[in-house]
Parts: sequence; structure tokens; C-alpha cells
Amino acid sequence: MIEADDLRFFAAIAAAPSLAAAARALDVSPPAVTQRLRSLEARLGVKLVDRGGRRLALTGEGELLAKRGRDIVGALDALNDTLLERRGEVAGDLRIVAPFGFGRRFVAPLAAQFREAHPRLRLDLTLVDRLSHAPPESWDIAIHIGAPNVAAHLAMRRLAPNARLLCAAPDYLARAGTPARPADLRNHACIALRENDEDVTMWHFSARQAGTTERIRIAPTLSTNDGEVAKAWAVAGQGLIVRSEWDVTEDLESERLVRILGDYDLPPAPVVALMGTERAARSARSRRFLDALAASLRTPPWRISTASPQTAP
Amino acid sequence: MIEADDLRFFAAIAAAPSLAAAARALDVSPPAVTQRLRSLEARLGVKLVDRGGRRLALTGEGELLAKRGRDIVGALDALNDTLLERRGEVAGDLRIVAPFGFGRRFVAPLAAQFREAHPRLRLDLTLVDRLSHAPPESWDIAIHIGAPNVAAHLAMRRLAPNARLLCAAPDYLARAGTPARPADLRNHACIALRENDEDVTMWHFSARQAGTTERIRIAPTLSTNDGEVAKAWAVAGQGLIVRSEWDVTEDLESERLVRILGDYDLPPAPVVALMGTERAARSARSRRFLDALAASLRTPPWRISTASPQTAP
DNA sequence: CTCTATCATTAAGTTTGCCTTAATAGAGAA
DNA sequence: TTCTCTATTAAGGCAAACTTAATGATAGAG
Repeated sequence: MIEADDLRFFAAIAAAPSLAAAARALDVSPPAVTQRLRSLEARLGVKLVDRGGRRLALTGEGELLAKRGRDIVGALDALNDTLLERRGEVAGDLRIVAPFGFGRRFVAPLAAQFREAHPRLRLDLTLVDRLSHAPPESWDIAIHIGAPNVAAHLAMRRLAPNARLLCAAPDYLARAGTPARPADLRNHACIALRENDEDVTMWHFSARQAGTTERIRIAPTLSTNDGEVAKAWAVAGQGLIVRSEWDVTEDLESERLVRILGDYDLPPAPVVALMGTERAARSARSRRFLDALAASLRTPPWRISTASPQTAP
Repeated sequence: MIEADDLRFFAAIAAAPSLAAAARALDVSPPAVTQRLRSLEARLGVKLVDRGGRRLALTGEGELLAKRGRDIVGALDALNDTLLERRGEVAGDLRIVAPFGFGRRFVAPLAAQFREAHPRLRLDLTLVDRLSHAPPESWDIAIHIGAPNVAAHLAMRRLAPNARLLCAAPDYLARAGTPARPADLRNHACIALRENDEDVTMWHFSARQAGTTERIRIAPTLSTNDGEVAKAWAVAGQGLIVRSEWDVTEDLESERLVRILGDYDLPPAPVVALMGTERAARSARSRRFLDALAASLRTPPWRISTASPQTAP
């Protein structure tokens, strides 16, 4: 008889571009995938995957199995969750995705603490440079900085406010001068941080007093996809950066960096959580984890000693 | 992670009055049930069954698991069937229930033949004395003689016509005389065959010429639940029986028995098939089996050489 | 072109889950 | 009581699914 685990196994194959990739996703060796697929096909008496050289393609029966299997596995996992929840204990698998910088600084410590409080929980924290690289099926919770432009249909929960600040190193400003208006940025070295598929060279300013907005298309002299690198460049006096409050608060305090154009606000980038699936959104462990994370961010660490230009909603 | 086989396993426990009974139903030893149940409970972290001495009762979580598990296993089995059907091959499990006499004589040979034609099929033929003893969940197809009074909501298919005949042994008639009208039966020894929860002591006669009907409440001198025994008694001259055409045709030919009150019809008892579940009704193997059985009964063996009082529809 | 990396597969050995038998203990009926 | 059925523990066996090791095949790099 066909088993739910066969469906999970085949779902991994259906989602992977090759049997070897499926083996990696399943944490088993390639021969295990070959053998098990063969045995599954033999048991059903149906060919499921056409192995055309290096490319693999599902047969009609394979598509059917993958499609209907998805629902069955979903129902089984939901049942599992219900039973775990009844017990009042947080257990099972929890797959979290977070950006490299924020994840390392704020999610990882909380994850360790949460895991310690719930011994039967298996927790995976994957740090990514952009969320679009991790499909929603591959995670239960994604932490994101700023309003997500992808996957707007997913359930979302705000965890903490977070402003973006224009900053530079004091010695850079001593050399290049301090801009007084957004338009002055055209004559400055700007460092672009390519994250989250945003239009990172279009900087939006809104004058806090006048309520007017200005947009500047900067021509980055340096660009990177890594926040640490961008900030290091800025600290080294390479130019201006727009960076999240959570990352530069310490640097502003220690005056490695100085805030510029303080009369203007940049678009805020609140810390939000996304739910990968319906199941994730409802599951007790997801809720409990986000409760814990939200609590740890309630007075965001980066606000404790900084007078922020924005107040929490 | 919980598996579909765990759900099947637990469904058996939920349906059984004791763990030992579940073990019998599952074809395993009692320790296997104990161990596996314990491991399942440990894995879920939830107690599923309250073992109060000899009686067992499901906990709330146990009820939940049994209830939601049913749907999941059903979906999985349906998926299995779909794939088997796509292959065009008849495979999987087929559980047939039939009455003792008819099953042994007509269903068993066809079942063997059908099984031989489909090597990947597992077939179980359970002979029962009354259908009400076998709940619809326990079979895919039930063969029944006469319009079923139980489970009228189940899908039904007529397989062959079958009349009931009033018969007796010649030497009994020589001794006791031959009844001319139904009312004469009051003065005769009647043998009752208690089958199918019918009202077996109320014999209904309809005069074929006049179109009138008569009901006689007989007082059986002998009664049994076994058709073979009833017929043997009749052949031995113990009295009158009402018996299905399929069973007495040979005896009438060989004149071990003689038909009585030939001008009257008794209520017919067509051979019908019932489907235990929606799934059974749709599955290819059920359809194919019933096609084969219907074909083998198309010219019912018991009609080949007998002029029947009823003709096929 | 050759070289190299990756992929898919076969073969053979190992682990692990689930079953078995055997033995122990308790509850209820004869 | 004794007998029977039930539930459980302990110890051993089997089969499924994994592992490592080795082979052939294919695509892209140099």
C-alpha cells in the first residue's frame, strides 16, 4: 500500500530539477533516491518519472501523484499539528528564513532560546540575501525588513518598527562636505545595498516639516548585496549609505557614523513576519515563536538609547 | 512524523473492542499492537487509549485521530486506486462477502478464476450467514440473495434473477399428502431457513392465474440458519422448504425433491451485489469483478435445464 | 578536442523499525 | 479454585531503506 512518506518523498522529487538535487533536499544519498523511486514505481506498476538523460520530467501519473499527494500530506501534517497543539507542547518542525544581518543579530539568539524552552522542537534557521530565493513552500516563517513586494498574498504580521537612516563616516563628511538637501547627493559617493529586489538606487526623501517628497536616482560608486560590507565601506569613509536603524544605531552612538539630512525621513522598513503556508499560519509553534520574537523586539534593542525620528505606531 | 499506516493501525484499534481483537483484525500478534500503540503515543506525546482493565476507551485525542485519520486514509486509498486504474490493470485488495451456500457454489469458482486473470490482485472471500453480521466498512462487494432490507442506501446492482420454490421430498408427500392450496400448509411440517434477518415464518404466495396473494404464518417443525442443512432435512423427508431456485434445481431434476403449489409464485430473490463504500463502487476492480460475475450468471446455471416459473427480465 | 564535474545507477553491507515467540501478570467466568 | 482471555515485557529475527563504493554517461570548461 502507498504510504504518506512515499508522497513526501515524491514531492521532493517533483520539486527538484534532478534526482541528485532531490537527494540533497531529502538529506539522503543519490542511490537511495534511485532505489526508492524504482521501488515506488514497481509497487504502483506505473512509471512516474521520465529520465531523459540529465533532465527529468514527471509522467502524467507522476503529476497526478504529486498533485493529489500534496493535499494528503497537508491533511496529515495538519492532523499532526492539531494533536501536538492539544498536548500544549510546542513540537515538530519549524523552518525560519531571515535576512543575513538581522537574522544573525536578532533572530538567531531568540531561536536558540526558544528551542531550549521546547525540547521536542526541531528548528531550522536559514539566512538568505533575498527572500525571493526561498520559495514559500520551503519555510514556515520568513522574517523580512520592509514591506514585502513579493508574495503579497501571504499572511503578514508586524513585529517591530524600523526606520531607514542616511549615514556617513565623519571623515568622509570632512572631506566631501555634508549634504544639506537630497539633491546634493548627486555630487556624493553613494553606496547601494542590493537587497530584496528593491529599486535600491532610487532614494525617497520626505521633508518632515514641509511634508513634501523628493526622489533621487543615485549613481552608486559602490554596491553590494551584503549589509555588513556596505556598512564597513561607509565606516571606512567610502561614501553615504541608507541603512536600517537596527544596524547603524550602535555606530551612530559610537560616532563611527553620523546621520545626515536628519530633517528628512526615508521610507520605513518595519520588521515583519510572513507565513509560508496556511498550515504555518495556524500552527501553534509558529504563533508561539512569533510571540516570543515580537516580545523580544517590543522595545527594539536599537531604540533603547537612540532618539528615533519615528515613534512606534 | 505520523504515517498513513499509523492511521490504518489506529483505525483498527478504534474499531475493535480490545487490543487483542485489534491484533486479530490486523493479522498480527497482541504484543505487536501493544508495542506499536505505545510507540505511537510516545511519538505524538499524547495518550490515545485509556486501558481500563479489560475495556479500552479512546481519549479525546484518540477520537480525533480516528476520525480525521479516516478521511486521510480514504484519500490515500482513492489515490492508489486512481493510479492502478490508469495502468489498466486490476490490482490491490478486493474484499467480497457472500452467503455461505451461494458463495461456495457460484462466487468462489469465479473468484479463483478472476484472481488468476489478475496476478496483482489480492482477493478475500468471506462467507457469512447473514449480511448484517458484516458491517459495510469491512467489505467492498457483498453478494446478497433477495432485496436487501439492510443498508438500502448502498449502491446496488442486479446480477441474476432467482425464484424461490416450495419443495418437498416425494416420500414425504406420499406420507403427508400434497398440499393443494397455501392454507393447507398449516397441516404440514415446515422447515424454516433463518437467513438475512427476514421474517422467515411468513410465507407469501401469489396465485399466478388469479393474481391474488395469500400469506401464511407457518409454525416450523425444524429451523436452521444453514441452507445445506435445511435442504438435507427436506430431502430426508422431514418436511417442506422454501428454497432458492439456484439451490434446488439439481434436486428437482433428480427428483430428490418435488415442487409443490406450482401455480403460485413466492417472492423472488434476485441475486444482487451491494457496494460497501463509495470507493468500492467506483473502483475498477469492483466493476470488473461484478462484470465477470454477472457474465457467469447471465444464463444462470440453475436455469439451463429448468423451465422456470419466472423468465429473466 | 580532452578533462572534469555532476548525474544516474548497480552492488553489497548495515541499520532500524516492526514483527515474532516466550514468559509474566491480572480479570472474569465456569 | 481453575481456565481462559487479555495486556504487557523481554529477546530475537526479518525486511525495508539507508549507507558506501564503483561504473558509465553526459555536459560544460579549458
